[in-house]
Amino acid sequence: METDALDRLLAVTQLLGEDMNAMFAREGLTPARTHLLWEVARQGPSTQRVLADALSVTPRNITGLVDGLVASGFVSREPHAGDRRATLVTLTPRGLELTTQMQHGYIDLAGALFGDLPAEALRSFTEVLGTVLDRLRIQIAEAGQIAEGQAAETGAGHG
Amino acid sequence: METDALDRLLAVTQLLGEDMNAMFAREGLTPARTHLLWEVARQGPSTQRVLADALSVTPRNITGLVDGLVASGFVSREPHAGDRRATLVTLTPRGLELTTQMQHGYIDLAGALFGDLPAEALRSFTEVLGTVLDRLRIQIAEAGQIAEGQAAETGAGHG
DNA sequence: TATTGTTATACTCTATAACTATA
DNA sequence: TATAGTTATAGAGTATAACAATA
Repeated sequence: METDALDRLLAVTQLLGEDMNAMFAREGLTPARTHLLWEVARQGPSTQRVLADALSVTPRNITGLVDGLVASGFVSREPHAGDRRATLVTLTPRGLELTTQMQHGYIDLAGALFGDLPAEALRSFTEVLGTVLDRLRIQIAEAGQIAEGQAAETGAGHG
Repeated sequence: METDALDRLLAVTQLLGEDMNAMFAREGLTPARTHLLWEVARQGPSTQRVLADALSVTPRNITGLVDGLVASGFVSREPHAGDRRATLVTLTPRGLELTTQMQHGYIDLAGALFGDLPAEALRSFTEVLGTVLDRLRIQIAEAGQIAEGQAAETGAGHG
């Protein structure tokens, strides 16, 4: 019975992760570039260093993603007033238009998914999901420690 | 309020999709190879053609993934009795051991996440999640159609 | 000396196209 | 002629390491 809920959660995961990206994947937009674009839309003009930290990715990676977004006209590299090493990745009008569309789509989706659910169902859903999220974090942290322990134990034992 | 639930769902998505993979990412296992290994564990010895369909990926891709799993000793290519063109991707003892561990981990995780939740909370969670999943499928299908329509309309309009 | 962003290089995952061996 | 799997090639996304310009 427990695995039924987890199976469904995994299925939602699949759909959100893959098909939502496919939804916007046109005109040179890829998942990673969309992610970066979304971050710039949320935070405003940002240095590549800041974006690297935000996306948990190396600065070298940001160079490539920004190159792609510049080529397709969604962002531009602007000089950083006060630090001539840095560049500010900035939305172009076209980038602003697209991210605005995406925000509307996001809100519409949330409304369509949850808008007409019974208030009580929505509340318990949100509540339980929060609990699940917390537990999941603990589980993953523990599993990571176990995995590290096993790797240390068996590291030289079965080549 | 609706977006709060969606935000949490997205966060769970992140954790399940990325960190669960990281949990097993050692000894040459990558997400895609783990996915293939999991499929072989579920379905038994399978031809690469069948695996390509199961993973929604090209046969060429399966070649590379199986190469990796053979190199790290989790599967072997066995001849197909009755079709000398085909090979049967088969778990080695080591592959069987790992996938068994993974299954236990999966069940343990489900138990740890949902096992001691109040029965009513678990029931409503499962129920609402099922509804959400169905709606999400409809939403994505519609959004895809809208996106196609927009692409057709604006295709030659704003280069 | 430290930091920002780049070039150089490599690996994984994915795709299409052309090809070989079998069916 | 069709199918199973391969080689050849290409592109996205990721990483480390070495380097230039600037702080």
